[in-house]
Amino acid sequence: MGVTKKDHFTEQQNKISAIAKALGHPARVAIIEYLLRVNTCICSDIVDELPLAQSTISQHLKELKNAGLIKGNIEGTSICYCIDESTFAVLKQYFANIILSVNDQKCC
Amino acid sequence: MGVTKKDHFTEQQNKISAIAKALGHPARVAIIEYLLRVNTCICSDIVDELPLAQSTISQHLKELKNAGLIKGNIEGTSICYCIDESTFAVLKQYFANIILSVNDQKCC
DNA sequence: TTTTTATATCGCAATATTACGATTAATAGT
DNA sequence: ACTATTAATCGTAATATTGCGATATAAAAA
Repeated sequence: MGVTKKDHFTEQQNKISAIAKALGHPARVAIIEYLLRVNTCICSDIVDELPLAQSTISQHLKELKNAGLIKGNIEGTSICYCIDESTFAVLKQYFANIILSVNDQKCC
Repeated sequence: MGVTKKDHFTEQQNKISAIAKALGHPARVAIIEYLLRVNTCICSDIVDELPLAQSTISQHLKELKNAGLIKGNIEGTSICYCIDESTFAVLKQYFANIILSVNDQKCC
């Protein structure tokens, strides 16, 4: 039915999957990597960087922002985007914990 | 158009986004967490654990397996699934690198 | 005030995802 | 051989995502 039964899962499961989903598209990963490379905050010369229309980039930015992966600050007529480190820290911690709790011996 | 322009992105960007996409659903995150909890390998008492039909769970397992997040071994009539640590290690490393390269000072 | 410039949003078409029941396939037990 | 049991696959309906062009909005520049 294409509709996810979110209410059956824990808040953390929904949160993690929402963040992961936002990274579940190569264009959005490319945007993140571009933001990392240019270091300082950017508006949308991302449009010049990626082979996608302005409206498409804008949508991707919206999803990244909703997931908390980037921040956006209005600066005159443009908007300055940058990485929101804290959300990436959540992910890093989550996967670090997974690796810690995996028991190699008890695998098939 | 709902079709992703994969050829415009790097192999790593496609790889990371594919793994993230597989984790972009709460049911699949729940499956991973269940596998972690029971430690030893499982077939599908996951069906008893989650409020989803057997065919739906099977699909989710397939996607997790395709992304390399879990491994499956045939054991008689059932299949034993377990976490594939190496792929989680890739993610952990990727996010650790992101955090290392973020420059807090140069943010908006 | 008019014109740029930068972004967001709307509406649409194509495709993908999610979920289920029904069916199939394959092994184990009787 | 027959019957469970386990899990994958098929068909399908409902919904979501992706992407674009066109339009809207809002601030800066002329």
